[in-house]
Amino acid sequence: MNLKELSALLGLSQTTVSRALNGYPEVSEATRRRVMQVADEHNYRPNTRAKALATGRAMAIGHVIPLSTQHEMMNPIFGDFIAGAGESYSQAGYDMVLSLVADEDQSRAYHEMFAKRNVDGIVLHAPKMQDSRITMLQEIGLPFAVHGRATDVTTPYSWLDVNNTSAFRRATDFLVDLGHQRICLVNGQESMDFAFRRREGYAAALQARDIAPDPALMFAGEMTEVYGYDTVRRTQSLETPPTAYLVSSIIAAFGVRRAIEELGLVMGRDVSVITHDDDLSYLRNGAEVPVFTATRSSVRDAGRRLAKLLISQIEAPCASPLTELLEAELTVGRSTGPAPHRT
Amino acid sequence: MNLKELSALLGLSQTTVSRALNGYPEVSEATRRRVMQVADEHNYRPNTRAKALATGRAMAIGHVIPLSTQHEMMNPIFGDFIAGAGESYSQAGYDMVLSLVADEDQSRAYHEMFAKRNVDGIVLHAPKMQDSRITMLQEIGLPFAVHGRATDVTTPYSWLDVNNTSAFRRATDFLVDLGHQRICLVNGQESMDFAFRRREGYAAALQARDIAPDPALMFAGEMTEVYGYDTVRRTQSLETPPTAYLVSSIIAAFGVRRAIEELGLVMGRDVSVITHDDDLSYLRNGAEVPVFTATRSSVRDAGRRLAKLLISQIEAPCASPLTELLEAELTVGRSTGPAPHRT
DNA sequence: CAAGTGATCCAAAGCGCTTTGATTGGTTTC
DNA sequence: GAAACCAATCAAAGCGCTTTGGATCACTTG
Repeated sequence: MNLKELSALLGLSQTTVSRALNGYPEVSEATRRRVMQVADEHNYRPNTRAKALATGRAMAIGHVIPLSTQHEMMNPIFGDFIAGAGESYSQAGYDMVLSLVADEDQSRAYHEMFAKRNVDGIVLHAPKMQDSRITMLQEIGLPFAVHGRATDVTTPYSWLDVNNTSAFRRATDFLVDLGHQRICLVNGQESMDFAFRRREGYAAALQARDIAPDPALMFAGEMTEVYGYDTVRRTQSLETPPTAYLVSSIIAAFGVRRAIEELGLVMGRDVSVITHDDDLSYLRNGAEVPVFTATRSSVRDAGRRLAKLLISQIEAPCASPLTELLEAELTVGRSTGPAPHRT
Repeated sequence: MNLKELSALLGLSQTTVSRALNGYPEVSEATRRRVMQVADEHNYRPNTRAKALATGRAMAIGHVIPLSTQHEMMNPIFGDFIAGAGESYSQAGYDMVLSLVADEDQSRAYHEMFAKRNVDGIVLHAPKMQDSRITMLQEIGLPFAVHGRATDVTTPYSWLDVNNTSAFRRATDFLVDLGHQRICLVNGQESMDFAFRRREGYAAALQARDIAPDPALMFAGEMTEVYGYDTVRRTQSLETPPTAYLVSSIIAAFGVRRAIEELGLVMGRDVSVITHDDDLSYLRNGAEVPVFTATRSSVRDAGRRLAKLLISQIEAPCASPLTELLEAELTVGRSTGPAPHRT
């Protein structure tokens, strides 16, 4: 069923039917109702491709996902983000098109998305501190919004980010207040902007308390379970092992817990742990009482919000870039307690 | 840059340029080369929407993902599948469009995808034993392929599946050969077809050895870490606890391991564990030597293959449905050993 | 009563591409 | 040398929609 057939069926012109369906005022209420009803009965939907061609709007938003590095796509965090964004998209009538490309093809992928004109905008994932993709997209002139920020990029652009610095600063403060002096940072890869900011927060808190940061207690790596596990095993065999861990992801935190338990220590008594918690629907931080004390910020919610932000930017293209900074909340669970007295 | 401008630039008609770019034979090699070069220089890409409208092919494949139940999207397994499919898509020049919808809107989502004609085919995820979506898609007439099968659907359709029955039968056999008599099945939700088949395989193996299946040792649920953990805690407090666990997902297996270690038992000596391993890039089963003995089958590879299968079906629509049954391999890790002697 | 005014509706152009059905000029064939 | 053929190119129609710029008709209005 297409417009032509539908309008023939109704004995009206395509113009009128199109207008009736799109809510233009030049159509009498009576015919509009009639059109609506018949369209509904025949399950008519305008052909997206034709509509897109005529209007110049694709009603779709692209996500380019690099395949090789970081297992980006498989990362449950990413999955939750996409789920959130998807909610906003379907609400607003947009489709989501995913393009999985090899790392080295990323730049080409953006150019192609623009040239092919099958999306109205793009979401940029996992920005690095200086991220060439941002200036590239600005040059191309395709609307985009970044999940996170790039510290070294000075030109304005739209983004949504968690206040990583303040979150990790507060978490560190919290641990120091409990008497911890040797706090181990189990961070994500610090070429990633978010990880850099987290270290900044951690370092700032220590410095404010006159605690010299110990390079032997600062780790950066891909946030897997094994990474968390290994880091604890390694650091607990130091001469003066840390009494607390500040972890960048709940996935690594699970590994941290496993190592702690395996060493016969009790989390929250012998060793304290704070983790950042993206509030993943698949990896909950306990049921009622959270297992981990955590800086929590739902990445799914971030997806929802960033999608809306991008859409509103697409629909009002003249506006200046939109930004949104979310604060993580510090929720206290059972993984933290006063620093044990060394005897 | 569009076709019109490009052909004006070249001093050729749109027809010739189009043909040159699409590899038709009616164009001299000399002009083809010239066209190709100039197109490349100006980074020309045909407008997808216009091309789709003209050819009737959207060059895109849809995935409808129910939002609420099962945390489908966030499930790392799903992520890996999508990543694999994405590889095949970009190779073949297809886009992937994801539509996240509330459960109850799923049927409408399929109808809409068809009516809007913005995809050439659909991948169906997580089929249940009798799955109304399959007959629905057949009625609609949109090409589709199923990741898995639906036991109760008798009409032919395209699918790709792992031989779940034989995998779990072999795993059970393996455990029985090691002397295990009380084997606990930690299965996925058995409304899901794959879980049903796995139980069939488990039951068949027991029956062949004259071991009566004990309902107290058969569990079905959503495959989370906590689910694995709880199941072990519960079953180990039985009068005669199981000596082996057969687990449906590596995520649950991590919980199984945690509970076993917490109980002071040693995996592979006191208790044996076999898990199904989807070979997730984000949750590896150990580095060199696998942690778990496992029935392994890469879900990412399944994604790759199913995508190709669907594409070839789209491009040769007259052909009868295509199917592919993958065998899981049984890889021996450190989580299995002879059943301990009860004293 | 001629002209102006809305309220409805419509014909046709246009979005950027593919594809059908010519139209060239040059070469072969008898 | 006319007929036939071939290779290379082109003009124009069409894909299904939106949108511009009328048309039509009933009703006011001075």
